[in-house]
Amino acid sequence: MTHNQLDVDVLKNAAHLAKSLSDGNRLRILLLISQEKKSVSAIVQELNLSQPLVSHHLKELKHSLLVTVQREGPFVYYQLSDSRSLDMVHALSELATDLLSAKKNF
Amino acid sequence: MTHNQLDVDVLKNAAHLAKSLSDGNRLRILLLISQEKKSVSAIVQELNLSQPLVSHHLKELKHSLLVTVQREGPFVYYQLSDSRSLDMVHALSELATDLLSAKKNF
DNA sequence: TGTTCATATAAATTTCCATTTATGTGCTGA
DNA sequence: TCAGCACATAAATGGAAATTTATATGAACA
Repeated sequence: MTHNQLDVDVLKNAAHLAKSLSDGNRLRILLLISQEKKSVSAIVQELNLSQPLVSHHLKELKHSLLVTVQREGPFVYYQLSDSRSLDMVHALSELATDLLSAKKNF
Repeated sequence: MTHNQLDVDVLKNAAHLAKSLSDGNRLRILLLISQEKKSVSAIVQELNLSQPLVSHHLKELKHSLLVTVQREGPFVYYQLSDSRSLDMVHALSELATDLLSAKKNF
């Protein structure tokens, strides 16, 4: 009972993490900042998204602890906090692609 | 340009898959049917959720191709379609737990 | 100090999603 | 055929989330 309740809590955390990964623009941001830190304006330019939208998604990614923030003068740099997040994005992409291609071959 | 667009599409599929994994009750269902197929009523009982709610989540999981369906008489059995989905749930749980515990140690 | 640039936040809108309640559909056995 | 069980679907509700538009904060520099 108690043990099962613990599982439920862990799964709730996992679900929350998955929710952070459930937006295409956020995944694009994660990939972009996976190799080197990027300023908000750099992300805005490279992904061609509005600045408030990027700030909004970065706030969400920060809240779910997927990114870290670092201010340098007028710029604010974001970078991936844990490399496993990148593996997760790749695993999601691979599984999604495989599931879809398997469907087409029925 | 075209190549980047392809990436965007793959990421959109990955995001959609993540969205299917972004609900605690759906994760509980996936774990429950990961070892053996289960009927809807069995899932309802074991997870203590309402029957329409379970049906709703199963429909979502089926739509994202995470589960397969099999009718046997009056019962409808659901099971995991790909064992990597289970790995994904575990990876999400582990990463979420680690990110949270790292936060507490600052 | 005031202007400019980088970023964050607020407000408003639209869409989506989880859950409940109520009802329908399909299979089985009397 | 009809009564009952298993499951699905519809409708309604409340709440969250993505995006846009507008505005505020905060740092650098003249």
